[in-house]
Amino acid sequence: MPDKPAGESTLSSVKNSLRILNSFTNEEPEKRVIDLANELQLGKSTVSRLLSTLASEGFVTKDPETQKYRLGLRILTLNSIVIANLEVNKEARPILRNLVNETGEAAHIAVLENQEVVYTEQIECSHPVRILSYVGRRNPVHCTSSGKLLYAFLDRVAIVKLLQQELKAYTPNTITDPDILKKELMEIKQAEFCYSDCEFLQDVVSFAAPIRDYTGKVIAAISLVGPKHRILKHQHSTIKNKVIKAAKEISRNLGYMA
Amino acid sequence: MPDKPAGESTLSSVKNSLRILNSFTNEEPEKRVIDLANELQLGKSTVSRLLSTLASEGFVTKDPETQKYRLGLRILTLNSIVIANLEVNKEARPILRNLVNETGEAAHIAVLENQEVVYTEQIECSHPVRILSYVGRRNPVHCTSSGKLLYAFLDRVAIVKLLQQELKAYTPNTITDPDILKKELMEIKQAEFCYSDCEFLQDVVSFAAPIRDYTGKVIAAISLVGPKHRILKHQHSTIKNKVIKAAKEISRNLGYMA
DNA sequence: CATCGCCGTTCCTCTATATGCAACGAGCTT
DNA sequence: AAGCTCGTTGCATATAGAGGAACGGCGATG
Repeated sequence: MPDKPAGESTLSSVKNSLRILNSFTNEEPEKRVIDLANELQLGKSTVSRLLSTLASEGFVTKDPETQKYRLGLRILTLNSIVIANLEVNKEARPILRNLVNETGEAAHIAVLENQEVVYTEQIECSHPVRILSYVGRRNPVHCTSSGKLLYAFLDRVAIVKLLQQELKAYTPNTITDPDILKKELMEIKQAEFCYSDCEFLQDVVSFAAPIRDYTGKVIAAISLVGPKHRILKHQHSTIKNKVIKAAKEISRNLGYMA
Repeated sequence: MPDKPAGESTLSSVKNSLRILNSFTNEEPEKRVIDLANELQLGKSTVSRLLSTLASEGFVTKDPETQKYRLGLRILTLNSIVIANLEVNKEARPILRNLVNETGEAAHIAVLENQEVVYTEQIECSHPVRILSYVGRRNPVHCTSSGKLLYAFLDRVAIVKLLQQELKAYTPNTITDPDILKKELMEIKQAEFCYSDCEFLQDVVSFAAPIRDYTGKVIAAISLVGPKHRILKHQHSTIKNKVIKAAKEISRNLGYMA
């Protein structure tokens, strides 16, 4: 199968097993061998063997009745290790909680991975009306406050790479013009703050500020999210200040002296 | 490397990559290439390549400074899928919460995987003194209330297999005699209830009852855990009843008609 | 400041191994 | 009951992964 010139040298069977794991989603948490074979363009037997290897280590489980495979409990165990060792989160949690109490809206910690934003911590708000999210969720970068903010602090190369990609429109407000986005990224870096006005989800606004480690490097973002109709214009500056304050506090706890 | 007769046919490179993932623990969340090579008896170069493949899919991350590898954020994403699709947990959470409120002690949902108990849900108690646990934790079966309970409902073959293993003593109270354990398992099945008296952790007692799906099959256990000095003898029967009641309620929500 | 030693990565060769095909078998459907 | 779909297993072949060696980067040490 000498198809892909392979961006990096990579072990194909391992890669394929990971692709299988990655292919499960909330929408399709269960799959059959043949589904995976089609989806990933692999032979039935190959997928079958990959799955049984994955199953032998608990990464997937086979439903004994439906024969379908789903992600296994091993993931829970690995997750607890990841969570326990995310330094930022430990420091952030109480401050995040406080921010949520003060503002009444949900807050997150987010980091970049590849070209996506991953939320590593979430404190929900108490309103019955909530924006659905969860730890581990991945969102695009060009239309979320945390995404834009984190990208703003990356080097020129990374930004150019982002701008070359297609900027998919999720709402009428999504910024799809590379030049406009570039300009905004520069402003964000300057302001150390980002506001997103329904650019990803309809009627949802968000605010983000950078979290720095002791070297001053931006390692994560704190973001606050809520429905637009609940967060009125005149509250914006208060919220902005609170978010920035929280971000600074977390940074300070991580050893950043500014 | 034709060492292991290989219980089941298995893809070695995939298996090794999973062994790498599994080797990370809370105690050792970061490892170097050479550590892994020694630990898993593989060549440096092999481990290096496995790791970079794992990294390319986000399953591990390399700390750019220390060169050490740790589990990656992809795990968080997979975890959210696992969690969202654990039927039992959805039904159990509110009931668990209620149980914790009534008793003041922590409660868990547990299932079996291989020869271990895995906790899939946890509600902590509000006491400052807590038994440390977390979702994803794996405990031995022969000395925990949920482990013994779940094993009690397995078939003869599985029980025999368990009894053949060495029953490691974690405390003076741990049951290490296969015959005694066998007898107790039968009693547990009869009583649909299990009590564990400091058999795994010193000064920690726990209570467990079975959760059944609509077919009547025992698919999980509910367990309540607390420090022995706080849970007095005269409270035992009340707690037992509450735990059993909670388990029945969850089972009912899963469609089990007793 | 230079040398040494450690560790991660890359290169190369060889063989073990993962793949695809085909056949088998189990479970549903009609 | 027969026919279908789908998952697993066996087998032969080509390939891709393992291991050894060498390189290169980094930090320690004298």
